[in-house]
Amino acid sequence: MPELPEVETVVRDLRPMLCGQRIDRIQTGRARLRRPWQKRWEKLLVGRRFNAVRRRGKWIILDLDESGHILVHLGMTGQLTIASARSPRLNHTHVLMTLEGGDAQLRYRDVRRFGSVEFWPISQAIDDLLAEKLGPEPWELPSDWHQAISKSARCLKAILLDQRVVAGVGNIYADESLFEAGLSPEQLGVHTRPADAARLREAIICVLERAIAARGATIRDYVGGSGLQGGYQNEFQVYGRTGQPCPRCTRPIESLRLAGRSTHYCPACQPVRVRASGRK
DNA sequence: CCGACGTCCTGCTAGC
DNA sequence: TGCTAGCAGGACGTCG
Repeated sequence: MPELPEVETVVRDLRPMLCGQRIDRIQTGRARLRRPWQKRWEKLLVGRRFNAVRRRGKWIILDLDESGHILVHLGMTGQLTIASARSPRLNHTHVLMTLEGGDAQLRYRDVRRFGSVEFWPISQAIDDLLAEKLGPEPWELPSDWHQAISKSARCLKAILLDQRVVAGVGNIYADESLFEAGLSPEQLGVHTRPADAARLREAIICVLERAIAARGATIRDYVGGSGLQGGYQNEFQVYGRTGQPCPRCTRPIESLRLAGRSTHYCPACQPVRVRASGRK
């Protein structure tokens, strides 16, 4: 559920609170995260300082002084927050790092445990690792982005969910972007016209920027780095609006299952458009 | 090589 | 009113 706008909000919230801070103590729960926390990491991390907080796709990178990083993925229900050490520890809190002075803690909470917190000791390697599994950020999509789409036999919905094609888009923003572009989620990549691909690229950027401005969307669990909920769920055009009127044409929003995910769209505003050279 | 699909996990809710 | 089946989905492994 946390996608690029939510992760970006967490990063922006944490950056001023975390940079320069030292890790004084680490406590962990027993529950196993997607990538299990290693006990031996703790003595390597205590005493280190945070140098920078950044994002790549849906991944949060906490750069440490000297070398190494803490890599965080929020999965579906992950929360990475700075909280007072005196505030109650909520259930499903798996990692707590007490910061210099003992007043504040960096906390990782994750009900469904689809996410992870891991230590990556070698500098630089983290960027190579992420470059291996992630495509460009939406703003860096290449001018030949139509090439990437048109060589795929998959539908646009599945293509947008593929992190190697574009990093950071998930189920919500895939649906919202396709609506913004007026393209059917069922449209096959191979049939997509260059002009439609270009419009989709603009739509993704536009939707993500609006969502970041609203501090992301809170469906259930998502909160920013200071514990605040997002506001973009109030601006959804199609996601989760099955049966409700399309904001553009008032016809009911429909839903179906694509690429194993619930997909929301307006059949009238998002027709399948086929390239002139080939018939449906 | 590519794409489809199953798996992990818990909490909420629709339906009986 | 109480129970349970089904659903939510990001990343990754497996299979055809």
